[in-house]
Formats: sequence, structure tokens, C-alpha cells
Amino acid sequence: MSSTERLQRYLSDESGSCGDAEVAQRLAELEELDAAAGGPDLEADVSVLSALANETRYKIVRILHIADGELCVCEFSPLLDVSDSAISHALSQLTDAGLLTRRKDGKWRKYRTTARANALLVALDGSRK
Amino acid sequence: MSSTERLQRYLSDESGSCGDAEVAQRLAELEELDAAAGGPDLEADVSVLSALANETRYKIVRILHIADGELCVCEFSPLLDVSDSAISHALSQLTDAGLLTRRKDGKWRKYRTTARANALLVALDGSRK
DNA sequence: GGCCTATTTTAGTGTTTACTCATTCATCTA
DNA sequence: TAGATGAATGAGTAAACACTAAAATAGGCC
Repeated sequence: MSSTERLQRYLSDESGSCGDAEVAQRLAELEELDAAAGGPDLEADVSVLSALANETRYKIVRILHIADGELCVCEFSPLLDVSDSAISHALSQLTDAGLLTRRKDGKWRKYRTTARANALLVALDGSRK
Repeated sequence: MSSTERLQRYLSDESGSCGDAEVAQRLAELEELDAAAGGPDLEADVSVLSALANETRYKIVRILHIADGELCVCEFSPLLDVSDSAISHALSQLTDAGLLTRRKDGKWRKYRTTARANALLVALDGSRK
């Protein structure tokens, strides 16, 4: 069966109205929602969420958030049970996603969180039950 | 070289102090950050983020958020370019992660977003540049 | 320049994920 | 109760991911 037929049966069940006009109207409403949901930010948002959706990367962002300042790559090494290479990968992904900024200081590289990263962590903390 | 040696060189570069005591102190500070970052919520937070970090699932949550109420499974079908099975999988994952609630209504199932889901979307919207 | 060190990048590999298809479960109705 | 429909679940698979190890890049110092 097509998804439109099912929608028609659903609308019949819900409101008694079962004409094609009502189905078309509901479809139009839904497509409006879809258009509003699927704007150009969708891809970027999913990238940001993907970047945070990993234990190593999430922990890096958390540590930086709590540190409330910048940390050197070498300071993560003792805290994370992965190779330096993995830490560097993680830092690059987070930076690309807009969750961290990177700064050179001589031969050291320092990272800090962005406002976006902080906003997400605050939202997570604030919605925990 | 060990990560502690590198940390020692870093602290020397930064502050001139290069004794073992300073290194030990900084290590203790870092481990405190790590402990604060790695609480019992870490795993749950990463699950939530993983659930949202997928275009299909993100779009479902967005649509429900904009709809500002509940929608039937059958209403997603016309909007998403995946099978009904994939939609059902996605809805279950989101529900398990605590981002949606599910309600039976006769033979139809209706979903709505949780406060946690709304908080995350608001944080994303509010931190967009 | 030549060497050492901090970090990044590239390549390769085992694991996880996101989907489809087929099947099962649940609810309504004839 | 049988049949039909809505939705969930299980199995299988191709693609994406997260890591390691090795090589490359880049800065500081002799």
C-alpha cells in the first residue's frame, strides 16, 4: 500500500473526514514541517552531533569545558586511553565541526571550546533528570 | 617518550618551573578534571548524541519539534526517503535514548519529543552563527 | 643546515552502523 | 476467528567509523 493510503485511513480514524482534499491538506502541512526541518543547517547540525557522539571526543570537550580555558595536546595524553594519534584525530574532527578552536604557541598546540560546544554541554546538563 | 616527560617539558616551557613536584601537581589537577568529566552521565550523554547524530533520526526529531505535538508513524513515511522499517528502527532508537515518547492509540502509535530533545535543538539553534 | 620533539596526516584494519527485506506481533473488523 | 493493516523486530550487508602504526610536517635550537 502507498503511504498516502495509510495516511488517508489514519485521518479517517482520527477525524472522520476521509476525502482526498483533507489528505492533500495534511500532506501539505507535513511537507511544510519537513521543509522547515530540512533547511541548510541540517547537515551542519548532524556533523556537530556526530563529532560529539564518541566517548573520546566527548570527554575531550567535557574536560576543556570544565577547565574553562585552553589545554595543550600533551595534557590530554595522560587522561585518555588512546594513542596520541587518536587524540590528534579527535581534536581535528572537533575543530572541523566547530566545537573547538586551535591555537599555535611555539611548538605546542592549544585548544579551547567554542560557544557552540558550551551551549550543547549546558543543554545536556540542564535536561538531565 | 612518556606522556609525563612531555608534560614536564611543556610546564618548563610555560612557567619555567620544571621540578617533579610541579608536574605531579599539574597531573593531579588534570586527573581531577578527568574525574569530573567522566562521571556516570558520560555514557548516557554519548548515547543521546549518537541517537541524534544521523540525518534520518535528526529530521524526525526536528519535524516533531516544529510540529509541537505528536505525530503518527504513518505521517513520517511521506517525508523520509527510507523504508517504513527504517523509520520504525529510528523511532525506537530515539525513544530508547530518551529523546521521544511513544503512545499507543488504537492501532496507531504516536510520538512526541521529550524535554531533553527540545533542549538540544534549542541549544543548536541558539548557538548557530 | 641538521637534529630533536610536538603534532598531524596517511594507510590499513577490525568494529559499528544504517539500511532493506522478511518475518512476527498487535489491533481492529468482517 | 480469520483476515487485513500498522508497527516492531531479526537477519544480513555495504558503508562509515575509530583506532593504531608509520611517515610526514613544522617549530625551536645547536
